Amino acid sequence: MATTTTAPLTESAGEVFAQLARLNRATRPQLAAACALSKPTVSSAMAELESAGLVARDGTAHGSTGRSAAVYRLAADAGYVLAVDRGHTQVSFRAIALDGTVLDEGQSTRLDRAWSMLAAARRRRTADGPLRRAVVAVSDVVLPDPAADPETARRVADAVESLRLPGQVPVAVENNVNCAAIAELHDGDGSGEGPGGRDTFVYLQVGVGIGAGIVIGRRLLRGRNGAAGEVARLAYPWADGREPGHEALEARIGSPGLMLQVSGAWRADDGPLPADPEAVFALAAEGHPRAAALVARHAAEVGKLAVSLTAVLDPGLVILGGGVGRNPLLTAGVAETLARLGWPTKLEVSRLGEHATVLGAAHLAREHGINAVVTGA
Amino acid sequence: MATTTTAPLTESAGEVFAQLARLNRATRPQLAAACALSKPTVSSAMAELESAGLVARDGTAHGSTGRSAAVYRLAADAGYVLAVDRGHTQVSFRAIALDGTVLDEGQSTRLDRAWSMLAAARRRRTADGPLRRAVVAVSDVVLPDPAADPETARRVADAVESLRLPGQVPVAVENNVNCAAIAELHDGDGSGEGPGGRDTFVYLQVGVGIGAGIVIGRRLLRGRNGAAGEVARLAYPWADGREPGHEALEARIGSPGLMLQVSGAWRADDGPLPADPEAVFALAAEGHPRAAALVARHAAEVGKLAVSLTAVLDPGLVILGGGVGRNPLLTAGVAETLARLGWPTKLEVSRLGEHATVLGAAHLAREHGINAVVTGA
DNA sequence: ATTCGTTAGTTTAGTGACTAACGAACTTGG
DNA sequence: CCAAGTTCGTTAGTCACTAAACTAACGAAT
Repeated sequence: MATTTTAPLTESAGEVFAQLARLNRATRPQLAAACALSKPTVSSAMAELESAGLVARDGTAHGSTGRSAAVYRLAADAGYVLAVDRGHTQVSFRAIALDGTVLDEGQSTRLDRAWSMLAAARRRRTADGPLRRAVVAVSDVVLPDPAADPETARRVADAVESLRLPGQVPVAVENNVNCAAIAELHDGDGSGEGPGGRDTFVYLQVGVGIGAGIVIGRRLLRGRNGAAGEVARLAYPWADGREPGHEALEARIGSPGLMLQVSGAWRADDGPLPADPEAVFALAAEGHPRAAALVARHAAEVGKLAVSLTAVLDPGLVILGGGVGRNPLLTAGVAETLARLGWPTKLEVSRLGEHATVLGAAHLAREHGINAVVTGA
Repeated sequence: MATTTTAPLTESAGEVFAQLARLNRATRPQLAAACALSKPTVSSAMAELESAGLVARDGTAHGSTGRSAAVYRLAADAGYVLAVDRGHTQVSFRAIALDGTVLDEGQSTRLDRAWSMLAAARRRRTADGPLRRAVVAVSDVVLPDPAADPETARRVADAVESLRLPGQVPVAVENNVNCAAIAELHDGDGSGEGPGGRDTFVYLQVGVGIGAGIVIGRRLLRGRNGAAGEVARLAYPWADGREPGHEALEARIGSPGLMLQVSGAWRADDGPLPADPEAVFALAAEGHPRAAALVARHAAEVGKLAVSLTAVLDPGLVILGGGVGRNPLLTAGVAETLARLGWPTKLEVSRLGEHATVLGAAHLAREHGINAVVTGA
């Protein structure tokens, strides 16, 4: 049986547990290799973990030759974590076990309905052990140390309140773009690749707002005020005789800014004014000249944003996300501007879609949860 | 006697050696605390290091009470390293022991003279043990892996060639702004302060060219192409209907750009046209209205650059350096723009002056040298 | 069916580092 | 000058981990 609070594990046992959680299913030799531990150490770690009820046998692995190895996985009741993406238009959530198995998920555009779905999901989790941690993704800037700032502290308290979690389950609040970047790090296209493959990159989200998640050496950069990647504050416009506005770049590149450009440039013989970015992109795809020109111009603007990011960070990889940013019609134009003005940089489009944020939040929650088990908290 | 190549030290001995090099002089209890090792472990490490001829007794420390402790320092012949700042207008160099003691330094605007001074300095270093490493600071972008790029490889080969170093002394090439940032990290104003004091910051150099050195968590960010902080490529000008130029920002903010603005705005009754930025700043300090206005405008431009950096990185601290950037008349204007448009960020002015680059290169060389001893390479 | 090569997991002996405890050396106060 | 208190450095014992050797189990070839 997995307990809520246990004596802390020995260091090697904790490492083995964390690796087993990441690998989902693994044999002892695999764990030994993954943790850089010897066979005897893994052996004693497994004994410790099994007696603590944290791991369990899960069949046998037969290789092409040699003795067959025992396969282990986390115990079914080792606990689970909760991730919530509290977006502007909808709330989605995900409950996963510490090994990443999806236990429940849901989403709703109605806030109260989302909360009751969440409560129902929590009630269903009786055989999965204790709820270890929860992470809530929000669209605001989150300070690294919530206690230092009353504003953030209030937001955390709100989140805990609305989740109606029992007792002392720790809740962390994280920026939604940062969460999406974490998701790209772990679940993205080439996340399984070798060194340098996806260790360092910028996830650039272009939707209603704009924002970037910066990952350097597999670590998320948060910044002193939690505002790293808040590119809305890049100096814009920036030219002789112009004064930059406060978050003027977001007003230009976010989807309201795009629609402002569209309505300003639209002429009578262009047909009915498109209502949203999707409509503009649809027209451009059909070959509508005005729409195509507007899309190309917008792509160049997004490209300049990517150029500015590479000028500062030179990450080698930029991943485009968000409702507008993910549109394939934008990609070529962004890539062209980036190649012309920036440093050699790969450009990719996120394939995680709208789920990226909740996926990343789930990843963070899982790492917190694993850490809680390992440290015995 | 310190040998050029030795068997690698044990991990704890290596740690103790590195700490002793950093502390210059230290007692065993100090080393135990600094390395988070126990007294017996430090004891055996010292025995190992003393028998290897890497450290030596250096007197006794008498406290206010209790037994007096033996003081140790690095052996005089533990080796030394070389740092060279190969600037556009002058070359300066510095030879330091692994504990940071300055053994020799010099500079010259004449290239051949600098090289002969360097050779003479090398000949003087007979009692200081082997030359362990050399670092050359250059103004170009340096790729992380020089071997991958023929251009950088050639530059490294050039540097080695011109230094006329014996045999197999490894030479590293590093960007000069990055070196200056490293110097700010270690030798700057508040480098001794507590956590967060100076762990993460941006060193912004404004001189003939512009560039930034980015330090995150006491580590220098180099970037995929070695171009992190090469802010010359920020999108500029950036406004509707304007096309950004290639490194146009450097042409605007670098000292030639400033002088272009000055000569463009200067009127007949403003007196003789100032010849260089120093002259402009001198006039502004005397209350010359045109010069003061031009300085204020330039400060605002530098401020926008700082704003863009904080919008991406939110480092919490920006340090101004370079011939133009260090000028005190600029500071208030930069701070005002930063406060108005950016995230809460401390602004400081570098106090290391023109020495910053060679200081930082020396620091890098020293760390390479210490590492070489520890790993036995 | 037996043997061989390979892989799993355990036993054993040894290393490196820690804690605890102790003697040595030093300062200060009577 | 001696006792008390404090700090240094060593000795002794313990703990966690490793490497190497060994036993166990399995597939394939003879």
